[in-house]
Amino acid sequence: MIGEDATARWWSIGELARASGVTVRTLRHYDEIGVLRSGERATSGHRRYTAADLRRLYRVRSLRALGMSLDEIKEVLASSPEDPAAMRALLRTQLRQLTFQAEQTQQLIEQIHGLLRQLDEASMPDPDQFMTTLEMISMLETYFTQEQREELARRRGELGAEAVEEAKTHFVELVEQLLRHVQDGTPADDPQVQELVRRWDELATPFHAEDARGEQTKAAARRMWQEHRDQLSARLPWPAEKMAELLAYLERARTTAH
Amino acid sequence: MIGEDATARWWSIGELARASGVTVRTLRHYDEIGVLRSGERATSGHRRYTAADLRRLYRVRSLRALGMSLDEIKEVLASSPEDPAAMRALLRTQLRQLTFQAEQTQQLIEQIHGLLRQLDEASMPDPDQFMTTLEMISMLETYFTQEQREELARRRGELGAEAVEEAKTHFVELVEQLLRHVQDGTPADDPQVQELVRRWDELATPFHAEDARGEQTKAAARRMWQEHRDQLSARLPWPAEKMAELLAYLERARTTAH
DNA sequence: GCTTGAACCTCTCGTCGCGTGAGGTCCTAG
DNA sequence: CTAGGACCTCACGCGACGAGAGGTTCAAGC
Repeated sequence: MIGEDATARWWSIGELARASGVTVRTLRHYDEIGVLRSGERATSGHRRYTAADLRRLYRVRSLRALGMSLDEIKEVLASSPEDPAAMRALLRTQLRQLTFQAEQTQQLIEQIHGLLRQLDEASMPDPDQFMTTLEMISMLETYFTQEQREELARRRGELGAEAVEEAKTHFVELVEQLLRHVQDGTPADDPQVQELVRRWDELATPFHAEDARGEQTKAAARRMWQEHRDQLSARLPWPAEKMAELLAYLERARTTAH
Repeated sequence: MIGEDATARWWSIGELARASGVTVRTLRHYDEIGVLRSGERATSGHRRYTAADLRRLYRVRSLRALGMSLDEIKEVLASSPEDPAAMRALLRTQLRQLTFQAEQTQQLIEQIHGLLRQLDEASMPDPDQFMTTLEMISMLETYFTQEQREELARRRGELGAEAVEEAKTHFVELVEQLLRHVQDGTPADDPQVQELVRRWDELATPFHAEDARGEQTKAAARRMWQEHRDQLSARLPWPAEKMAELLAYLERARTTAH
């Protein structure tokens, strides 16, 4: 027999689980963290759930199904019994997060489509080149955030094509000089190298607003990379490994600057 | 000084971290699980990373950025140096997952939009009614999977409107009789109740293909709920709490059937 | 050679929402 | 009275690290 009579004025944890489609473990977890406390216990220590608990459980599950955390749910269900303002705020927050997530996912989908195209193209006999593409993705992501990419794309438009072309030319010159120094083993704190680094960092300055938040050299490197993103994507004239070494060399040159 | 000379034939863990934009902790984690082993150690025990390690790290980060697990990455990078087939397979799998995820997210977004509309409508002075909607969402999700919802929507079209209307009428009658029993405290194993439950379970049978995979009563209950989904969404003539009790009562009636 | 502070090492616990036992108690039908 | 099913409380596990404790090593200045 169940409850006090056949109509059940209360539910045991197993009954509630079956009736609501969650597991017993889940209910115990909710009890533990306070999302759904079982009102009272039987003398034996067994949990007893009331009709009010059942309704609360349904609410919890609905909000979870909408992707909210148990902490958020606990809070909104704790706020003055049924506060529409708090609920609205939570829903809006969740909507923003989901929208953002949807955009991110969409970008990933497109990126993977691109990679699959590249893999399927007959013009790609060299698997190493595909790996190089993979490495480039990470390099670019390391040096720019999403917003930076977008803002820089705008600024680029404002400045006009000539300035960009000029910067590109300088960039290629710089990289080749620096690569020579790397190959020759020039110490990173060599004045000539330092000068090259300074020019590297300055090169893209007009392409970016001044944020003056320290870290300027790092930011400058990001800008530099950004400006030549297309070139990079279209495969660099230098192998990825060389560029990687160059990046490390640059990093070192900046930190050893007197 | 760093490495063996200024050009660095190898990187320390901190240098690699700065050059690649990951944390030191992450590199140690990759070492631990074997995604990126540091080739050798200095006599002091400090890790030494080579240019090959750096390239591998870029690949790992790129694949992670595409949402793959470290286990998957480990495997695809372990497969014969650069196997395009394995990579293609992984990319396709990932693409499927992301596509699925994007669909789910989109549905959630629409649901939240619906809820916000309901909250904003002036015709909703009663916050409790909103909570009832929340409870209904969970009830429906408990009893139907996505595919079930879709298949049943199709079958419903095939059978025609009259059959559906007749089922609805029966459904309402059944619910009211059962609610009376609940209120009167009739034991769940009472023959009359059992008969009502049998009719409940049978009512929607023609609306669904026979899957004959045991659990038929549960499946039948799902069907029943589905057929009246619209009514439910448009608010039931009975309070949610009553329906919840009724569900538990039904569950009990089925398990106590001789 | 000594000191100092930064960088490195290992080990361990915390995150989030539960799943999955282990080992013991309680309830109910026969 | 006994069996077995339902309940109880720990406590570890997952994935990809973050954070900190507590100890060793490195590189530079004296």
